[in-house]
Amino acid sequence: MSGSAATQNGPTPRYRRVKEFIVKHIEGGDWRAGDQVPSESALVKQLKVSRMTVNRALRELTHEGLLVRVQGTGTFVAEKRPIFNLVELRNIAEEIAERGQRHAARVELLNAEKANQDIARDLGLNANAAVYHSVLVHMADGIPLQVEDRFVNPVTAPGYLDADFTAITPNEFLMQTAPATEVEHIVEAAMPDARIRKLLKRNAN
Amino acid sequence: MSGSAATQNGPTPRYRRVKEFIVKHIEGGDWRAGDQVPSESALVKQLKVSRMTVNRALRELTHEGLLVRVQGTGTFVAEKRPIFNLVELRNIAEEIAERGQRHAARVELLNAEKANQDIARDLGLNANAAVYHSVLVHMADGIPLQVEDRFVNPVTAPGYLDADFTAITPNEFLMQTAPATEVEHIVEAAMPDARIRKLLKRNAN
DNA sequence: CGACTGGACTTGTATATACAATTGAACTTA
DNA sequence: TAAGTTCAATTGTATATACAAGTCCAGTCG
Repeated sequence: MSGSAATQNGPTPRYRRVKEFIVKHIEGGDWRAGDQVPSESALVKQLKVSRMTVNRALRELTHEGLLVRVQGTGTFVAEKRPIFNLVELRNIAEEIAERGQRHAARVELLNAEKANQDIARDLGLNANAAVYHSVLVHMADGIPLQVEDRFVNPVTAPGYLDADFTAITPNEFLMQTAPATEVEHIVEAAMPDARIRKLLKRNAN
Repeated sequence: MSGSAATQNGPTPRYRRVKEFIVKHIEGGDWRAGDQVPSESALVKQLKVSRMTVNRALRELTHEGLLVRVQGTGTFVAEKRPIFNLVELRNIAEEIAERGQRHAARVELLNAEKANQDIARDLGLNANAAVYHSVLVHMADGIPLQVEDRFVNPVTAPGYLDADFTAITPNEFLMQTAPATEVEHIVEAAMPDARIRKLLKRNAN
């Protein structure tokens, strides 16, 4: 994504040049992992292109795992190092299927956030690094059973936010996406928390 | 990418609903591999969204490997089946490095095309299926050595057109991208062809 | 002091519009 | 017939504009 034109013809499209501009600054060490990169409007002024063009460039780089974006906050350079920390946990869908019940999941939350200190430490990231956060409610025959609160290192699973967790569990998704390198995460299967009780109740209708 | 909303909040974005619309028709069997899907303008009329929204949906689905687009012609459902046909071929970059020379490559062509009958047969695709086509000139210490003319099955390497083949050889790229399933291709290392002579000469300055 | 409230800034989505580039078919012409 | 030309259809890119949604901070008010 850095070198010369990709299609031999005319000039490189502007959104590609924006991408190359970003990549160059990252690979050159100007912008390091966790750093905030210039906002869309700043890049518009600097590179003299429209915001939509900048937006496309940043969106694609995010999809490719080089950047992480948080709405309302900014765009950040993703943490680079691959992580090899495998935490095995039981597959809730499988467990429910074994009991002869029908498994379903409801996505309560799925977005990018800034990690708090604990999460960042657990994932081996810088403080304030952006992470993907999902909250699912797993159900057996329509009865809410378990809340899964999960934080994922964006680098190892760029497509996480686009996944359809009603059709595939995060576990399966991560296994498919990052077969070799694995991702750390945190799961609460708890009960007492008021917030969790509310989530479970919301599905009991 | 099919089911309910991905981010728990508001209504699903329109470009996502367009994607779901397409995916549903493909998975439902209405549109089969190789079929042409409705044009952007047709989808605009049918789904009552702007062309830019349709364009984004189709572009993303193409990047995900479900569709293949050819400018001036149309959008087609990608061939689904994974192919397990491994053709081992020597790594030109490695070979040059072994001789103590510096390897470089020049991208002469990199785009999507309709396969002719021979290519389609070799790749196990329907006639007129879209394929990715690249032409590289490999050089040792600046001296053009070999022309590599390669056709790749788009399904197994969705990101092929975005790759930077000045930095990584197609071989390495395909090994990284499709580690298990492998892709067939065709390589000419020939000489006599007038077109190839021209390519080699162009780099001799 | 604590809580709330605006407002500025940022990203996310959507539209209308425009032009470029490519393809393929129909047509024309030598 | 064969070659060249025109033309419509399609995708590719780019812009200006607008509003929604989320975050953060400073200021205000109780």
